[in-house]
Amino acid sequence: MAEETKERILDAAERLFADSGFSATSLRDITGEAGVNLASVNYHFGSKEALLSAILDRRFRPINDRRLAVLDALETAAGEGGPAVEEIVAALVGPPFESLAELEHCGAKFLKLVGQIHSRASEEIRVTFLRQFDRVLARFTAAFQRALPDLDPDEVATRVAFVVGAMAHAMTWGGQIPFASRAARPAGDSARLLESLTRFAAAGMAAPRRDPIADPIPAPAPAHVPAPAAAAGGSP
Amino acid sequence: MAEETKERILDAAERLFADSGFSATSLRDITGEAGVNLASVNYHFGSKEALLSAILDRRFRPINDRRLAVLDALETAAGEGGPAVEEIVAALVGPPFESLAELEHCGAKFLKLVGQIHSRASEEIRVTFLRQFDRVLARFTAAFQRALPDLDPDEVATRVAFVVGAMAHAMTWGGQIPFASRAARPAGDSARLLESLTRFAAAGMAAPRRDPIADPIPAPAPAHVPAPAAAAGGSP
DNA sequence: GTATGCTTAAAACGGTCGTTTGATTTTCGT
DNA sequence: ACGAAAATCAAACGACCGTTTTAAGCATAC
Repeated sequence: MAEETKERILDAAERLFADSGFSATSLRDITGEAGVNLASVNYHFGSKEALLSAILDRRFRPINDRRLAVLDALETAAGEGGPAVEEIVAALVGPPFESLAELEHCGAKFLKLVGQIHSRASEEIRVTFLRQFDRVLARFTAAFQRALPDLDPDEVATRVAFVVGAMAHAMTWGGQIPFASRAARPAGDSARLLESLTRFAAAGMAAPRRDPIADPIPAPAPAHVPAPAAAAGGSP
Repeated sequence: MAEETKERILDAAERLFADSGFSATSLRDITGEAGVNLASVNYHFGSKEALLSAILDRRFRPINDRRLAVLDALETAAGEGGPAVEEIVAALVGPPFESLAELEHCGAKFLKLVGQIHSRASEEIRVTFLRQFDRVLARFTAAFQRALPDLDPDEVATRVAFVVGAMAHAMTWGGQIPFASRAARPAGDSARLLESLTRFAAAGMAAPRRDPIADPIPAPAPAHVPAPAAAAGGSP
């Protein structure tokens, strides 16, 4: 009965954290949904934060292992020049989608949770769970750098961050912006979304670099418009 | 004294929500930081959720107004074919960065908050604050569709979602993945980041479309590798 | 059978939460 | 200068939080 209780807690917490957020989900919500006693969480995991770490660990480790394995295979197969940009992109963004397809509905909620962790993150959690992603990203950044020798390292790192952002957004919302009015995404399964993302990210990574002579500093506003007001704002 | 208190609350709440998240920030944190009485929040805004709505409204409205104004100007200036892809991208991702530069440190925290709202969002909040972004995105999707007539509408909408994701991620983290070990981003101001994002997003939007004949369904795994385990996983 | 270690159960702990109350002060048109 | 309206204040409300404690089940080893 020991392992079953732990997994029931993990599954319920994963779903509830994804739907309502970490802080907004109480241990009583979790244990109620899982059908276990309230004290079980602190008994098996130690604390609420440790439970979140366990959730992230369970899902991330195989994903990142597979990413690195695929990249290793690509580099072994490719010759001197290393793999192509699109291949590297596929190795980075593919594994999460493959795993999503395998787990079907079970792991789908986890993607939303990850999207959340991406933005907010109590320092402690972030350090704990990003440590293993660190080495993944370092390897992939190096691979991109070799495939795109014209780009300076800062630009490569920045573009990799864009890819990660697009991927996180795609996995959180299924590739569709959550309109207020619209319902679920109209068409396209997981495989279709993955291919669109790969194509988009590969083209973005391979975009021509800025010419530092002819194009010294970008003009901030493309067209001169009255500019109704001044304020800082975010994405939607 | 009335307006000053309201703005002190808005500023403090914006900063704290961005740093710690909505649920994890208490009204006592906010009023303490703002130097106002605890009851002021409920007096001026009605509730904690209404306070969040007020924060989002204050920042988003001018941004979205400017986006639409710039796009209108572009379409008026361009001839029959409409503006180029990169121009549309600049109109979409530029205004938030411009406003960020104007407000300097004041509005910077807001970007983090937006990144959070992007992923988690208590249904009610999302509906309230995404409604005005709806019309912005519809206009931009149409503009992209005209500039990229070869792509079918679903693909355009999906790519726009990628751009939004990359933009949200860039504004949240300043274009740098939050490594566990590394500190702030090494180089590049806001203008540099905006140009990188514009270039990346324009190339991604303009990526060649999938050939439905020669490339019917993408092969999920680019290289055959043992596949260590199966699990669903997110972005980092 | 009893002792032992692991797991679950029920209840309570101190604290903090968002919100409300009612009195008090400040502001401002007249 | 005065009275109504707006704003601020300290204090308290009930509810819920994460965590701890204490006791009860329940296998297995002696």
